[in-house]
Amino acid sequence: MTKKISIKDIAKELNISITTVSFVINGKSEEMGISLATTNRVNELIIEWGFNPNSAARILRTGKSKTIGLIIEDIGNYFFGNIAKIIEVEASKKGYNVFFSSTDNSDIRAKDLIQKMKNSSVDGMIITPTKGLADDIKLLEKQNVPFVLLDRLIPDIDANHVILNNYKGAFDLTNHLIKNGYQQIGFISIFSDLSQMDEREKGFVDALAKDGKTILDETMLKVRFDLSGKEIVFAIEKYLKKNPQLDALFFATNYLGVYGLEALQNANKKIPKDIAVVSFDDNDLFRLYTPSITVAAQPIHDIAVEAINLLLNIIHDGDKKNNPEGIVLDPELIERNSSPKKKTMLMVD
Amino acid sequence: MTKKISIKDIAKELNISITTVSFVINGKSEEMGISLATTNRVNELIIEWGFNPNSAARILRTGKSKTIGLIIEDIGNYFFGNIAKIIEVEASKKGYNVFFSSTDNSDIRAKDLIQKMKNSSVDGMIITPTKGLADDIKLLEKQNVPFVLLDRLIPDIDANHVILNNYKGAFDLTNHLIKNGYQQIGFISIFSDLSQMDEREKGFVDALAKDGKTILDETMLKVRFDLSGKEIVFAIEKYLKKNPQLDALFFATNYLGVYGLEALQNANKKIPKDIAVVSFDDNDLFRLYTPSITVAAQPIHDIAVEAINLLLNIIHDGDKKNNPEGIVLDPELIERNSSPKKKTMLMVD
DNA sequence: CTGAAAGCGCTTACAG
DNA sequence: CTGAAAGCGCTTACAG
Repeated sequence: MTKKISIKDIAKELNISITTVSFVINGKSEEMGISLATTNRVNELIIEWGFNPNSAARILRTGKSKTIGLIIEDIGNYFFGNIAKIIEVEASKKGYNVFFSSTDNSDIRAKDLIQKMKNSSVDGMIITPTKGLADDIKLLEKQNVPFVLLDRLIPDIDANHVILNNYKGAFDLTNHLIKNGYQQIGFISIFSDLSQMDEREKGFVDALAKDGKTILDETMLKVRFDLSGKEIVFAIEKYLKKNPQLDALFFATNYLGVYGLEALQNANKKIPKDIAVVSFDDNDLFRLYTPSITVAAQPIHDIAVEAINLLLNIIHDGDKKNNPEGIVLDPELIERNSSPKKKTMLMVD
Repeated sequence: MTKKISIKDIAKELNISITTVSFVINGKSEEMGISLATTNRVNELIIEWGFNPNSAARILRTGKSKTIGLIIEDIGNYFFGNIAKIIEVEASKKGYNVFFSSTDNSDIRAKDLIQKMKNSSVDGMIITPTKGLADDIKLLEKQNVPFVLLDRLIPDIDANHVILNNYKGAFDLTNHLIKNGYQQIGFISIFSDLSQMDEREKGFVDALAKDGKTILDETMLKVRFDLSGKEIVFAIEKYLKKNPQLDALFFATNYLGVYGLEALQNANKKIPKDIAVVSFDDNDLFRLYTPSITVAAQPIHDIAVEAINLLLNIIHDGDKKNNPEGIVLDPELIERNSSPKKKTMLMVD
């Protein structure tokens, strides 16, 4: 990069002090009583020279970067990609930049990213925490760094957060299946200690319990998080073979649902004739698949907007930090063709 | 944020100079002949205190940020989300952070982002240019800012770039349809001056021409970029009604294909019985749809890796800037069930 | 109405 | 083997 222009150059050219230039740049001319003539001359030269203040210097001096850090699980994933997008748009409306990074659910990467964000003097962070992040989150609180937890919680830590009512989503989805006459519902989830997966399982179990049903261990499949797509498909196929009695399937996440459809195709099971299907999270595939898939859709837009607004509030109002606020949003049950009222049996409605 | 630790604090605590501390931090102890004893004492205290150098100060001093800027069209989109993800991973392997931002194909936003990135002292940028970005790109060249253009070119500008061979992708896809006996192929694209859309159209037209075919204006649908999903679906439905003679459809982008499937469902056209379908870009829906959709898939991983490696080369080797390199990657034709050999007519193969 | 100067936290010649 | 000091480009009390 060729020699950059600094406010010193502007000041010299115009024969004024850098103080004056700085005031004009920061829109404080009036407040500081800089003459209109001077203000205009400075502004004109800035445009002519294409000057832009060096942000490293600004950050070093003020400690504020007008940047927020967004630490999510995976920027390549539909849910998080859209969250990131909306947060970016909302933040930029308020004059903030966003610094993204993906953890891939690795504690090490998450810790590293939090550290990097702190060093980069972000004004605050939105974080989807990984499991072992409790200490780092506590440190953030101790250090008075504004932050909000997104999508999931850390057990025993009371922090600002925006999450989905995962319990309700799973409960509603399960209840919908029961009401439509399904009796043998398989639950397919990932092996994880993430709070939201627990909640989904609880919602599922409670909805069954409400009708005096319990789930058998065999009909509960949990796949390891780190399996490849092919391995997941294979695991589900095996599970289907072992449980021919199932008349409905509950997929606890978006991508499990996608792999599940592949497994069902391979197993030559027709939806909903042979087996009904519901899934957490919506996507294009579920909407356009034949048959379309019943889902509990996350209000992505609201989640993102609530998170960025909450963070900005915390940044601007120090008090908020001491009095954490939890925002819990309800998913939307979208009934589609993969789980119609069961016709093959008598029903008491 | 409570008072931060600086190298001054470390130096004071250990009764040494900040120079020494700085050398240790930057791994120059040996080179600078700092005693092992001192080095160890510094390193221990750094860990004990959890010290991390302030990056704003570092950037201000060195002009290097170890950060690269990634300016893409839309982080929420499948293609770009995955590109971003891979670039992030590759960059972090080399010790670089990535600063993302989406342009939404707006010139104004793109210009603004380039400016912001420059102010943030990124060491280089990867950019998917919008249409009116020629001047800004030229300025980047003049200012010696390392950058590479991704996914599309700017007419008349010779710059480092990594793009897809859009021509070949469209040609192959069209040729595949012709070889399988389709005669009346509709082309559905967006109204755009983006170079890659031109290339796709050329590939399509040339593949037809090779067989002495030409495309009629009526069978070429271009939708406006800023239409909503519903409007696009509606436009395609109208087009289908107006062109009942079509026996195949070529969708020039991923999302047009997705909306196209919705339109075909609404129009009650069965694939491939009533009409065959091929699309540019792959995704989950195309892979799992019934029938699965034939596509020209972009080698997302390779595109991302080539782009970041090229940029890093340019950053480390100033010469590269003066001798722009263009990397053109071939898409992969994935033949699936939406475009089988046409059975209803005699064919000379 | 405007300016001189300190200082944010680093890195790096220069000196010994 | 180590230190004192300049300087990166800003912002902001302080002074007039």
